[in-house]
Amino acid sequence: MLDPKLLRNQPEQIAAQLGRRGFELDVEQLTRLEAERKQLQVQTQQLQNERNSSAKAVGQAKTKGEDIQPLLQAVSELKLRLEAAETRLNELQDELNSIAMGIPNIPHEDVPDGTSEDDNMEIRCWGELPEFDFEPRDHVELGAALGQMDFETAAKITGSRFSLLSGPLARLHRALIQFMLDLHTGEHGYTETYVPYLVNADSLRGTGQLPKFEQDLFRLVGEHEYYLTPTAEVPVTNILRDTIIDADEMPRKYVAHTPCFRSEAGSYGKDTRGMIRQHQFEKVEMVQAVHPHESWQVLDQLVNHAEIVLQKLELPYRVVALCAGDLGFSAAKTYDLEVWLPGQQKYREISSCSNFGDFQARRIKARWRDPDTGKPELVHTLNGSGLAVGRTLVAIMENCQQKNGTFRVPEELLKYMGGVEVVEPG
RNA sequence: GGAGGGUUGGCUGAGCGGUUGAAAGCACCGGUCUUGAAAACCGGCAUGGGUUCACGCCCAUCCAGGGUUCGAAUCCCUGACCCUCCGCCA
Repeated sequence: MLDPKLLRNQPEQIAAQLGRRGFELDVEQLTRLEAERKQLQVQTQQLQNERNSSAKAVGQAKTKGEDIQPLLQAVSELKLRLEAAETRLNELQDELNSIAMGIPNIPHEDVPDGTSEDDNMEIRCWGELPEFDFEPRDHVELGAALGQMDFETAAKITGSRFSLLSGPLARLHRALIQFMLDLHTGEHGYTETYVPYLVNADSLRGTGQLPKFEQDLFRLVGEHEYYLTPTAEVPVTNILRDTIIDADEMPRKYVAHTPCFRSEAGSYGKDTRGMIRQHQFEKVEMVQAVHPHESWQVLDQLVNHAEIVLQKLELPYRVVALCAGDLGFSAAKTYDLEVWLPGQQKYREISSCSNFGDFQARRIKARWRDPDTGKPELVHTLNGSGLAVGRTLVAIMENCQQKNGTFRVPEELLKYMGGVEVVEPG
């Protein structure tokens, strides 16, 4: 959520900034509702004041043993007026609140202009693209030839956009998770966390998936209003909901491995082949809550932490800055890491690292106590994938493939693979 | 699934329907004392909103939402969550 004061005081400037990401803010409606709210709030508070003081007067008269009947008569009509004012004020505030909850974050001034992913800006590249003296295959072909990746059976068990791995390939998938968690906890200072995979609506509102993006989520039928988590960002960031962090416990750095579930409604024709876009995938996610003045610097660190995973796996990638039109709802700025996939001859997103500023913190009331002022102040939150596990597996298969259809296991993963150096048909 | 108990400020924890935003303690901040520190003593210390140049004043908030009442932390209803015991269960 944006700062309501800012929204009130300079709606035109905000509208202009939101326009960069293609969001149209109805300034006229906002200022009209806001003016009405203000007037009504003052009126309601006056009536409340009258009610409070007359109730006190009744109390005092009663203790003195005076007759309270005349006083009671005087307030009888006040009550009705107050009720009407309160009801209308509540409606108005609900309306304003739901508008505010639907407004995305303001893009940071550094964010490049643009309307779609085509306008994203390449920041840097790392690694050499592999050269093959044969026609490289994609992970679907490779996986099928190995007999360790099976989409038909997954479709039988569940449906489309699920996958079944077996043998060394399944182990490699697990190895990647271990490797990433060990790296981020051991070398980057994150605290490993295990979190619920089902989340409630409050948590989803807190990070910004609700109210606007319900269609992207799997919702459970039953007694509780629970959703399958679409990313560890949701449960992990909400650890801090309604909390005040002591200054000496800042920053908070969490890393979690979770499955992620996405309905992918609206992406029907997209990436139908292979493991790239699944309803269920694993991700290792880094989440930080930091001092407001540090978040831009921390974003660079976060990107670096994700990059190190790719570097250690020797996978070529590039870093792009998302343009304003491609930013997620809650993000002020986002860098994507895109890994090279020889099977597609393309860079594909494998990590997304964002600074949310105080946007999520305001929604979840995540604050820290500033030792200088002694006052609670909103933190800034950030998160980044470190990395998407399924896509990393795909990238390794495709980049490390050999002419005979096998592929080499990257050096860094050997200790997790129980002696398997080359994945070959079992 | 059955039966009870609970939810109050950063934390612990009082609270009779009436001037209680809320006792007390802890923590924290400032001061006195001290070579310094501790202890002791004194003072301060919730959040959000409205209004004001400012001092301040006003409103809301004691899990959430309804209700009763001139007046609700306190009474009633519904819900969420937590705890204890029994049953079931990885």
